[in-house]
Amino acid sequence: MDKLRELGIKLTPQRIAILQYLDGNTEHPSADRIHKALSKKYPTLSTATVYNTLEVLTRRGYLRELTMDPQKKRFDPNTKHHNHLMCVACKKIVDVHSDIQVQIPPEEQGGFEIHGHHIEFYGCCPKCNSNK
Amino acid sequence: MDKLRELGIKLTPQRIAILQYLDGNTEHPSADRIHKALSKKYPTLSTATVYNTLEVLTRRGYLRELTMDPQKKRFDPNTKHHNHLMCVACKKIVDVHSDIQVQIPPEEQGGFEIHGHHIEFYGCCPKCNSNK
DNA sequence: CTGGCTGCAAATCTTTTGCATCCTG
DNA sequence: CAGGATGCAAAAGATTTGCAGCCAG
Repeated sequence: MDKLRELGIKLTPQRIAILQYLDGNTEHPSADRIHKALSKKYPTLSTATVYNTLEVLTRRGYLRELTMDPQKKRFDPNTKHHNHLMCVACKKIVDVHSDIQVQIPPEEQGGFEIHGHHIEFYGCCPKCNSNK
Repeated sequence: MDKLRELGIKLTPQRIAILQYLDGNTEHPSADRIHKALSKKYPTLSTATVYNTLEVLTRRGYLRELTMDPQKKRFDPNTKHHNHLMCVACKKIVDVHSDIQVQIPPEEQGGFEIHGHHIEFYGCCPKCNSNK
C-alpha cells in the first residue's frame, strides 16, 4: 500500500491487511468487525494490534473515528469532509456527501476555536422499515 | 419533581436525586459523573441504578444521550433540539442554540426514513487554548 | 542493528444483567 | 399488597497497557 508508505509508518503484514480491508470500505466498521474479518486470514492478529493500528492511522489523519454508534467506535477511511446517516435499528451507517453549510454565529462560540464539524442524521433504513 | 410524576414513573429518593442533579444542568455529565456527584449524599447509590434511571429517562424522552465524547455517553436534560460544541482537549461540551437548517437531498437518503439530526462542532475551549 | 511492531494476557473502564430484598403507589 | 426499583456482585464488552520477543528498514 502506497498509503502506508506515504504515512511513513512501518509496513507489517498486519497493518497491510488492515489497510487493505479499510481501503474503499464504506461500511464504517468497528475495531471488532475488522478483527473478526481479518482473523480468518491472520489467526494470530490480536485486538490490541487492531486498536493500535487504528489509533496510529487516526492520528496520522488517514482514518476518521465515528462516534454515532453509542456502543462502539466506528472507523471511516474516507477522510474527505462528509456527513453520515445511521439506521437507529441496525446501526448501518451510510455516507452523506451533500455539502451542507453550517456555521456557529460568533456570539455562540463561547470563545472556542472551532476546528470542524460533523452532521449526524438518524433514521430507519429500508430493510428495518419493512421489518416492522 | 413534577417531571417524574409527569413521566408516570415511580418516585424514589435515588431517582429524585438524579433528576435534581440533571435539572438545568448544562454540563452534559456522564453516568459516572452523576454517580460520583451523588454518592456523597447517597453512599449506597449503585451505578446500576444510575444507568437504569438514565435509560428509563432517555426512553421516556426526558433525556438525550450524546455520543460526541468517544470515551463515554453523556446526557443532556435539555431535549429541545439544539447542537453541541465539544473541546477536543478537555471534553467540555457546550450547547449551541442557533437554529441551523440542514437537510439531505432525497437522492442522498438511500431510502432511509429520517427522524432527526444533530450537528457536532469540535474545537478548543479558551482554557485549553491558553494552556498551550 | 535497533526502534518500532506484534502477540498475549491482563487490567481498566463503561455498561448490562441477575437476583433477592425493599418500598412506592 | 404487588410490581417495580434498589443494591450488590458479577458478567459482558470495548479499549488500553505492559512486556518480552521479533522483524522491517
